[in-house]
Amino acid sequence: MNDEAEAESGVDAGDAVTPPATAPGRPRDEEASGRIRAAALKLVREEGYGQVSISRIAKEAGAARQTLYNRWPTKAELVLDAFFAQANAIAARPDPAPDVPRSIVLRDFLCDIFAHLQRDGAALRSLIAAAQQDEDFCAIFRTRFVEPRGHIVEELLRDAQKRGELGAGRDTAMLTALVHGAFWYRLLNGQALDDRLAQGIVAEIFGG
Amino acid sequence: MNDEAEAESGVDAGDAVTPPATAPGRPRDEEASGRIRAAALKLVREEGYGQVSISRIAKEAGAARQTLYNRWPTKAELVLDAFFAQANAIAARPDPAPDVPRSIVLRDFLCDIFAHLQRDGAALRSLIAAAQQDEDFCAIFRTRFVEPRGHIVEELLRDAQKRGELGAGRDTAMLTALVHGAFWYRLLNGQALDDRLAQGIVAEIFGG
Amino acid sequence: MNDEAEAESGVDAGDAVTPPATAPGRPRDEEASGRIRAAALKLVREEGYGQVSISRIAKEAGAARQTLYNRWPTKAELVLDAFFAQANAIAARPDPAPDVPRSIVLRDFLCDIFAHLQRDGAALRSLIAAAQQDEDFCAIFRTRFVEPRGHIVEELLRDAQKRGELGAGRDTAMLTALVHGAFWYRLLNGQALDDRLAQGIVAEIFGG
Amino acid sequence: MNDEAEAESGVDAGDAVTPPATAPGRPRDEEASGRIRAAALKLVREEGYGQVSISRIAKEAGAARQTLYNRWPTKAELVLDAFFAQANAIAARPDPAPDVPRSIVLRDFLCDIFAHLQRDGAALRSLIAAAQQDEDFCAIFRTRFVEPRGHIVEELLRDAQKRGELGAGRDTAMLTALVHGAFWYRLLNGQALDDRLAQGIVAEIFGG
DNA sequence: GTGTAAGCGAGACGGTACGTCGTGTCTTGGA
DNA sequence: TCCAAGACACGACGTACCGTCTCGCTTACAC
Repeated sequence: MNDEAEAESGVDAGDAVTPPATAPGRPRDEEASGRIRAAALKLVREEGYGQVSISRIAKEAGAARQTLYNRWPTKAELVLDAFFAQANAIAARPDPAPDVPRSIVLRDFLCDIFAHLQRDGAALRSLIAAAQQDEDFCAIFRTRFVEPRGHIVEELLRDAQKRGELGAGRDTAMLTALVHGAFWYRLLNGQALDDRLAQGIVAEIFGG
Repeated sequence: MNDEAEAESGVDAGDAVTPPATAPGRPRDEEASGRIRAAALKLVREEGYGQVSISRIAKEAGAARQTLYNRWPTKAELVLDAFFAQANAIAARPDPAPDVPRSIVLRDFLCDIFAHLQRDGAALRSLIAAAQQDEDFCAIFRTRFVEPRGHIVEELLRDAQKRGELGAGRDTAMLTALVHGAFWYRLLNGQALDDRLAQGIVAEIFGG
Repeated sequence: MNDEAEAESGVDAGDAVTPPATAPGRPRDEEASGRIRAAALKLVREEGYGQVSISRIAKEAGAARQTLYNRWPTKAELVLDAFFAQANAIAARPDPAPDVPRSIVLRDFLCDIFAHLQRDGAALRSLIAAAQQDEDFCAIFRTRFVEPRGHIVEELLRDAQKRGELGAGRDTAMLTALVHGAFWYRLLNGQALDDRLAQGIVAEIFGG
Repeated sequence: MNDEAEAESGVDAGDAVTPPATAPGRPRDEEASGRIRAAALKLVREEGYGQVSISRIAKEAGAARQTLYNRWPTKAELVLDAFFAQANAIAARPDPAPDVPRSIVLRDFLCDIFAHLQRDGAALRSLIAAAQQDEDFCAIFRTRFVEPRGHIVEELLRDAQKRGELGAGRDTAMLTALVHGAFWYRLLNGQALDDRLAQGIVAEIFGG
């Protein structure tokens, strides 16, 4: 998606034996990437995706406009990257304790997400929007955001089925769409994402 | 939302005594409004909201750019107006036969929407996207599209509760979010909207 | 130049015997012409020709824009007409007393013009400008304004030659251009038109 | 008057110690400035100031519209700049030979101007017209065109006085207005500007 | 050291769209 | 037939972004 990200995920990462294959020329100022991401996130949070231009992000970050273009092909990808850089912590959750009912685990998962979205709801909305307008972006967004989160929920529901907490006949893919759908629907329509909602969704899914 | 619409609804609204209050000056060319709406719809369908400019709509409709500004304050309002002028037919559904289970009515409602979205799915996606990037657009979109459809489903679910087809304890607002959410989630993620999905949603809601 | 003006100069004017050949339909509101002329003059005086639009004159006069177009083909012609309607008094001067030196007559003539231009300088400037941009307007302006005033001065200078107050060899046409030229030059460059200037011009012409 | 001109003159001005202070960022394409000026000049000559729009100049020059706005704040400034860039050659005349009577020098100066106006008379007319309709334009026009030429003539007349070729009591400022006035008056009234006129003006001023 | 190669800040460039304004023409209802 | 009102087609205006480019300067490694 962006050069830097590719480099990070590249084979060289972490392998101290292979020489870093240092590129010639002046290396990138990685600090600048951070400043830019932070600026992007800040402006999107404060004013919304549509009100923010690349120029303004560059100015806010004290970077040249071209620097942004060098690193991210699109405002959308920049914001996406900025968003993930601090949001990925959510996905990396520890395995739940075995004695906790899966409904509670799901509820906590949703509460956690909703708590983060108090702050980053606007950014996520803008990312969903951007995904509708660019095929490539959509693919990345789905791969890196939608599907991982979908899998977490679906896995959780399957686990619940195994444990007998959820009827075996239930279509977990469908349930996943219902869970995430309810959350997206309310997010995209500017409605509150609170613990009551999390509780309600879980109740509908599990309570039946 | 636009002057013309208000005028129209103003004349018809209740008070038959008030004379038609024909505005002074040359009347608007209503045919042009139709042409403009059609052009807007066509272009949004073909290329998406973001790719369409007011100039292009005007040119496509054979009207002056200013004429569009005279009638709609924003591209957003124009496109939504155009979109709803032909989409509201869906909402205006006859009351269902009393002997049909509400689950079937809901299923048919969803199937109907899905069928329409075979054609307008891309346009709706771009509208939802636009709503995330523009506060005003979002408000209009919600008032004229999201909420009416939400009310239809919620009413239907309440009706089902009255008829005993749905547990009285269920939170109809929550269920509405689940129903529409699942549909939005799949639409926005490029997944199929077919009768099987409609059936599945209904089964989860009603069947448990 | 304008319909009304043509009508005025037509054969019927003043001839009470010929029936007025009343046109069918509603007669023109001649009062409106006055209001419009006054509004045009007022706005041009206050804000300058360029800052005034036809719409504003119409609004100021409480008339419809079309009414202005009906009567004058151009903003320039309207202002020209408004200007002449109150400026032609200058040209209609009594024959000077025979015992007054022609240099004094010329000086008084210039002082008189300059005095009027304290108020209408801006309008005249705009008329001269308009004449540069429209061939037809230029012709009218020359016929109705430039040449009459030129003839007055030239006649005056010839008279002075006859009376021996001015050398017989002097080129009166050239002198006329010098006199009016000096005055135009200062007007068009925003310099003062005062009695000192009038005195100076006369001194140069007559004093040698 | 325009940024570029100021920068140019700034560098050369006196202080050779100051480094050239190369501006950061991509330098302006000076060739483009030339193309734009040439296009402006061409269009104004062919169609007059009022008929030319910034868009057309940009298109004719093969430049973006914004580029013009970047360099000149106004169509007026652009056109005047273009006009003067080639007209100032006239003003930059060598000092006349000491043995030539100043009347001859003035005559030649006028003949020279008149010769140039064979080509640019229409353009100058439209510029004078524009100056009457726009305060700012007028100021620039006066500073960069009217006054320099006025000074040339006035200096010449003062010189003539020193040399005893012109009466010491004559008001040179007034004479300057007469000279230029006659020339403007005939230009603006579509009359010929030929050598005979130049001769006549000089004769009136000097010959008396 | 001294190339050489790239990143960086700055900002100009060709474009495109925006929303506003003015023009001259037209089309209503009412006088 | 005119008038007041205002819609209409047209086109210029000045602004804002976009994505690309071109400067001079600054870093690094490699010779």
